[in-house]
Amino acid sequence: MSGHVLYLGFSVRRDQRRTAIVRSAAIFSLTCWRWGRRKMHHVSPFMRRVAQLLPSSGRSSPILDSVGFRSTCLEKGSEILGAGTSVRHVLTIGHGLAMRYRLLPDGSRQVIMFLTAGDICNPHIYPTVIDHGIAAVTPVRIDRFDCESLIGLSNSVVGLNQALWTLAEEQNAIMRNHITSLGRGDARARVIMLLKELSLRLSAAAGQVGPVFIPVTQSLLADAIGVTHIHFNRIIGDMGRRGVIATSRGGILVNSISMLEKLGEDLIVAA
Amino acid sequence: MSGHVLYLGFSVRRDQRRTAIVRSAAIFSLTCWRWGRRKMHHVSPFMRRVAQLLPSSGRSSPILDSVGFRSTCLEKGSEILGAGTSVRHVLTIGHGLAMRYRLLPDGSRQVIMFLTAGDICNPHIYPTVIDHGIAAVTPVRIDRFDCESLIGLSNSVVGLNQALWTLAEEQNAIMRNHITSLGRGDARARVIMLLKELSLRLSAAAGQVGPVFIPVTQSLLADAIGVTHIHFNRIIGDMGRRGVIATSRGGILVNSISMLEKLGEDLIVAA
DNA sequence: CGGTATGTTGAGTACGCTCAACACGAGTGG
DNA sequence: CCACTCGTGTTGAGCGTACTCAACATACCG
Repeated sequence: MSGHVLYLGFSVRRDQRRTAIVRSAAIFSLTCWRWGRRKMHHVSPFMRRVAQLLPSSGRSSPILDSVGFRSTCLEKGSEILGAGTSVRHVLTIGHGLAMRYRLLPDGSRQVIMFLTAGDICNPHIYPTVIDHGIAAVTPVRIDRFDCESLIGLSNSVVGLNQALWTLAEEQNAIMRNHITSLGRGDARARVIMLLKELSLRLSAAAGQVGPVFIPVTQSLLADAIGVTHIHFNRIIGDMGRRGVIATSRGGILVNSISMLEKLGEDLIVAA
Repeated sequence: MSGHVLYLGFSVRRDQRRTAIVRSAAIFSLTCWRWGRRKMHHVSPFMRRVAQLLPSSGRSSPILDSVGFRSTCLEKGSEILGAGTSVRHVLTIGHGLAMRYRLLPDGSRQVIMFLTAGDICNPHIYPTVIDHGIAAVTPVRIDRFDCESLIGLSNSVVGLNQALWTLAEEQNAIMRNHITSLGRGDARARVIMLLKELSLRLSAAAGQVGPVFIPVTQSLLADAIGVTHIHFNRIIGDMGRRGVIATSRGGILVNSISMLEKLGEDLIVAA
C-alpha cells in the first residue's frame, strides 16, 4: 500500500526516534478505496450542508446535486493539501476526520483545527495558496469540486454565496473558540473544551446521541491544545477514572457530553 | 463626554478594584469627532484595500468610491459591536485600532485579534449575529456601509466577491498565526510574535518605515497572548533594556522590526 | 486634588514541561 | 510462527516558567 513514501514532517515526540506523521499522497492518481455499496454520485456532505443554508431551506436543491465532483480516498496520515500549494480545486471532506496544522522550525506541530464531514478545506472557492497543511487524521474521502463550477454556481444560485460565507464563518467561530481556550484556561479546561467541541461536531455529523468516539490519538489532541502528550494523558487519565471518558488505542470515547460540560462548569466554579 | 455609561465588562486586573474596559456607545447618534480637515466623502480605507484586490488592479474604481457610507467616531474603550448583536450594516475601521474580544464567565478577557484601518468588523457583508464583541482600542473612526449596497455591488462588480474573500482570509491567517503562537512558544515568543505582527500591520497601514508606535496598553496586549500583565511587563522590560523597544504610558514603541525578528530567531535557536 | 487607569517590582507557589522508562498492540518480514 | 520495529499509551521524578498576591509609582482626568 505504501510504495514510495515522502516524509514531510515529524511528530513532537522526541522519544529519540522521530515519527513520520504526514505522508505525501498522490491524491489525483489514487484509485478510490471501497466506499460502502454506493456506486458514484452520492450526495456530498458539503453540498448537503450548503443546501440547508439556502433560502429554499430543507429540501435538497437539484441544481446543487447535479454539480459534478470526484471522490478520492486517502489513508490515515496522508497529506491532503500542503502548505504553499496553489489549489485549482475545491476540496471538501466527504467522510472521516482531517486537520489543519502547521509545522514549526523546531519540529513541533500545531493543530489549528479539525475538519469533519462537510467541511471545506480551502479558505474559499477561488484559487489561492494556503499557509498551512491539511492532513488526514483518519481514513478520509475527499470530494473534489471544480473552482470554476462553484464560482459559476455562486453567481447564478441565489443565496449560495451567502451560504458559503456562513459555512466559512462556522470555521472561524471554531478558531475563535480555540484562541479563547488556549489563551485563558489551564490544561484541564482546554482538554474539556476540545473534547466537547469535537464530540458535539462528530455527534451532529453522525446524527446520533449517546457516547461519541473521537478517533484521534492523544498526541494529536495534545498538539491541538498546546500541551505535551504526557500531560494530556494524565488529565484524561483522571477523567477516565471519573467515568466521563474511556481511553482506548487510537481514540477516546466520550461517554456523556453533558457530564463533560458539567466538569467544565465545575472548573470555573473552582477557580 | 461620558454621561450615562453602561459597564459591560471588567478587565483582568484583580487589583481589588475592577476597572471598566468597555463602555457602550450610542454609535448611531454620536456626532462625528473632528477628522482632519477633510469634509465628507473621503475614501474609506476599506474600499481602498478592496480596490487593490480587484482585477483592474492599482487604480481606484469610481464605482466603488461612489458607494455611500457614514463615518462615526468613537472614543477609546467604546463598544463597536456587542456579542450577540445582529447587524444590518457593514462596519469597517476607518482609522485607529480596535479589537475582537470575548469576556469569560470568570471575568477575564481574551483579545482574539486587533483590527486596523481598512479591516472589516463583520464576518461578511450579509446580516448576521456575531459571537464576540468588538471595541475601540484607540479613538476610532468607523466607516459604515449598507449591507444591501455591498451585496448588490458584489453581484455586479466582477472580482469584488473574490476580493472580499481574500480580505477575510487575511484575517483568518492572522488568527491561525495567533493559534500557533498561543499553542507553541513560551511567553517570550508570544510577545515577540504579537509585537511583530502588530508593528508590521501598523507600519504597512501608515506606509512608513522606522520605529512603530503600538498604542495599546500592556494589559490588553497581555490579554491577547494569554499571559498576565505582570509577566508581560517583565518580558518587555527585558526587551527594553536591550533597546529593541521602548515603553511609555499607553503604548509600546518598536524601535526596529528587524531586531524584533532577530530576537525571535534567537529564541528558536536557543530552544 | 482625589480617583482611576496604568506601569513596575518583589517573593512564594504550582502547573506543566523535561527526561527517562516501560507496556502494549499492530504491522512486517524472515 | 516468531522476532522485530514502530506507533502509541502510561507512569515516575525533578525542575523551571509563569502565576498569584501584594505593594508601590506614575500619569491622566474631572
